[in-house]
Amino acid sequence: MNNPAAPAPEAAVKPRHVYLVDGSGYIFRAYHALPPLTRSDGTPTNAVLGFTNMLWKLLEETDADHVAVIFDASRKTFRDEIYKEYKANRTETPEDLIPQFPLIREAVKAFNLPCIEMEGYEADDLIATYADHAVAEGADVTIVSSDKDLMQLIRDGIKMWDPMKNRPIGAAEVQEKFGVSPDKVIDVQALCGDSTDNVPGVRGIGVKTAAELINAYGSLEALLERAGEIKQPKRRETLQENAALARISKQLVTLKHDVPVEQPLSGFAKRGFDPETLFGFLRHNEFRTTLTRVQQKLAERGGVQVVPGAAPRPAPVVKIIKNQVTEKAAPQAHNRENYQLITDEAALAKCIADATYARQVAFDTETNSQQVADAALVGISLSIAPNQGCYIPVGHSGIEGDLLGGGSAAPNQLPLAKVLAMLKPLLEDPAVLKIGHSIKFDVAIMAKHGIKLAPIDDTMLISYVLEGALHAHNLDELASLHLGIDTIKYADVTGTGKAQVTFDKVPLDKARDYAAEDADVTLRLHHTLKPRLVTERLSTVYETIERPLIPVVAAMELAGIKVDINELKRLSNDFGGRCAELEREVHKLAGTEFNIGSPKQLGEILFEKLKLGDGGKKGKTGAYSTGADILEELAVTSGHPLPQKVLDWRQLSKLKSTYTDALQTQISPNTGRVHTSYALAATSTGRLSSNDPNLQNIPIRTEEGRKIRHAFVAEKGHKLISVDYSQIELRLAAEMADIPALKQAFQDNIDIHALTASQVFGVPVEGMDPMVRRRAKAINFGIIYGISPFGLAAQLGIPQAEAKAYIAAYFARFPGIRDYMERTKQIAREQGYVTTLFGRRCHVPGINDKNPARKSFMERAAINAPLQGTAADIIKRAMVRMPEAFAKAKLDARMLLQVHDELVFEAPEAQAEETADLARKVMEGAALPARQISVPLIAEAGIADNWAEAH
DNA sequence: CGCTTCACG
DNA sequence: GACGTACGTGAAGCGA
Repeated sequence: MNNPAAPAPEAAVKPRHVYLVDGSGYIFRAYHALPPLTRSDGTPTNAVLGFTNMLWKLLEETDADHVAVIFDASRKTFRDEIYKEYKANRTETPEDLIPQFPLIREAVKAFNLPCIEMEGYEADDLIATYADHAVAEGADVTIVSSDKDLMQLIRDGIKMWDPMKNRPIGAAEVQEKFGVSPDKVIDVQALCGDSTDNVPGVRGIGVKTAAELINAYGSLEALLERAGEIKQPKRRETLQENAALARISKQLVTLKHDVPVEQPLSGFAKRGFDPETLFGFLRHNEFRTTLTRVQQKLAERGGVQVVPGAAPRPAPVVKIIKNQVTEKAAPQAHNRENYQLITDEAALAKCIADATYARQVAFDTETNSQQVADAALVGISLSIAPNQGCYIPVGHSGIEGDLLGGGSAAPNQLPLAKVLAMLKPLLEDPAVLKIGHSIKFDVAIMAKHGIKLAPIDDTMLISYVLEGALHAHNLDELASLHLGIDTIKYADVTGTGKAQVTFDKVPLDKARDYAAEDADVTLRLHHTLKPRLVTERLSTVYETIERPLIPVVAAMELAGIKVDINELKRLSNDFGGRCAELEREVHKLAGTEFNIGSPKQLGEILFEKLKLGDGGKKGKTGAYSTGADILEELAVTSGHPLPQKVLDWRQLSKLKSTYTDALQTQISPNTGRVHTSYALAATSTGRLSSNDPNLQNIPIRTEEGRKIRHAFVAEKGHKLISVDYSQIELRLAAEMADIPALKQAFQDNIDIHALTASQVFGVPVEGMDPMVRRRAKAINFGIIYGISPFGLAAQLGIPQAEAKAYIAAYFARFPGIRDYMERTKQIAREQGYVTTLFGRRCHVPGINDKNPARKSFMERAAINAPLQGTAADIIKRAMVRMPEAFAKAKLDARMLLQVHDELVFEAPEAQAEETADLARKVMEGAALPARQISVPLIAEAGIADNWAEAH
């Protein structure tokens, strides 16, 4: 198979030597036989390593042309129906074996071998059935297993290989073990039973006696019929009494040869594997010796084993994106000819069977609304192979016609309930990976239909973890970037503007092409991007932070938060009335009517008509700058009342339009609550962002603004609980820059701003002037932001020279902070990104820009990113743990909102205190056990009926 | 659709 | 010494 142009497996190669690997049996035996071995993250891997080496050996050193790895699908099989005690006294699976099961499957995938399993059947039954198929086609079979239950299969053309002892098992070995030939093994087992599988057998008869009896009488049936002839009285009696039990035992140990298997033998044809995928797997599991051996072997050979179709690829084209070199893939062959519309049950069943067999499926939902709370399912698309995909319409309606007609009836499609019932086992199958792009949406939609989509992968988040700020992560962008595919755009099928329709009105053929393509492209992106997580050492960020966050955030969005609409209406009226009054006053003071909301008109009034201040043009557009800072200054210097009036108007107008008015329209008619949407892949630092509506910028800093928070309320009989980290970024700065004095201050719970003030300005903490403390606080913020004299001066309204002196004084006291900043910039320049404590990469494109302004801008961003990003990692870790912590404590609390360093919960009144305490504990311990931080992380909780008072 | 302003951490 | 700034977001309104 070293020829890249090897025929695809479908080109049915006649099997000559079929290898059937008993995956489930192997892992148990290897676990007990091999010494313990763990990855550096603690994951046990002894059985996985043994298994991997065995597979490699098998592919390298045998003449296998067909290979499959076979697993037990579930614990319940037809044998439980026959004998309910079957396997009942099996001991619990050891804890450190459990995580190795999925790794074994990964190993199989890394070698590009098929995983076979089937509900209701043990691996042994599948092996028996496939072995027969192979022999029938004239092939030899080798069963890789040391399980004695499989020895009954040995005959001409079928042998076993013991992977633990590395030796063949043939008739001679069976004779040695059971004292009979392989065809009589089941009769012996029926008599002697099996304590590990709880096969009863006949009491008092062991292997030795059983073999003796079977050899004497020829078979179990003959023995039982002629039991009266047995000389020993005790033995005769037990056999006569337990004949039925013996027959049941035989049924239990007899393997099924006629399992209605779904996958033909031809699918096992050896296909070769993608070396990079295998290397990634080996590296991730730290199988260094194996990795070296494999690499050496492949290098020696010159050629590499190759997945047909996936390679060879044209050389990649290099494209420069924002000063970073990113590979732009050459276009992949892409066509939509094989996209299929599914409108009957048989076709759907086939899709589901194929996806189950493939072990992974790209999945996408189409709905009539982007707002989860209001969305109804319109269709579902699946893809398991490039250029393939199917679309299952479930909610397409007819197109409304006008008076002249032109409408159409709802098209023929399967009923929603039927489709969901059929898909549910697949979507919840723990052995089938569901791959989505921004799958949070699909998780939420499925949750609304009682389906827990799992396990999942998200190509958007994989891309985000890999290349964060380098580019956007929407599907269209990634398809173009990595696959060279120009996808059908949403607007292409739904139209835009006035003619735009919801997806349920899109004709089926257009819908099929659009939806199936989304799934197809998602699957192909997964192929390219997922292995890079391993090779670029970003698996942990993705697997422990980003991916587990998906269902958690989906649940928060679905929960929403209650908003008192009447309170908002009152506020809107109040703000509106006062705005109108202020507007009249402003116009009177200006001597003319103009649009206060227009900076251009306002600037002309202030600086040309009234000639206030010394008029300053700013900005490259040449317009006057009329920001709040300018107006505040103008109010003082000019003594004119107008600037303050404008400031007041602006505040109220902002509160009204952005909050009290807009929020009312955002209340879902279905739930009566406001459901924000969190963007998981939007920021350069790892933070979330909130939109539609943005609930992360609800006012709090001013008294008027705070009133809006009063409208965010708890459900009747419930309380809102707000828990926020205290100065988390500053604490992280002390930790990450390793400044003993600052760390000590936090450990001693000292007022950090007062400490900074006393250090920088040399004043005692006792009886400190509040203005001095305020300046120190600004300096501390500046540290987090990558301080600059200009910025600090602007913040404090002091001359730049003075700010410069403050910074110098600060660095004199804390030189470690300056060193840390310099180190961070250096790292950013060298590698193009900085990292958080948890390994997240924050890219800083432009850090080497020759424009000094842009360069220093990126330098400040580089200084801030590890701090902001680590804080984001920590609160995300807390969020991931929260649902489980509540469940374990039997609390009915729900997490509703995240505001960067704050989490908002809703809990029944009686559980509020306990919820607050637990949430605080989870948040404070969120860095553990991955990172031990020497500065305490403190979270503070508040409980009230509304958000204003809870915070 | 870009710009300005301003709400939050 | 250039160059124009505090770090990270999203939404509304203006005006071309």
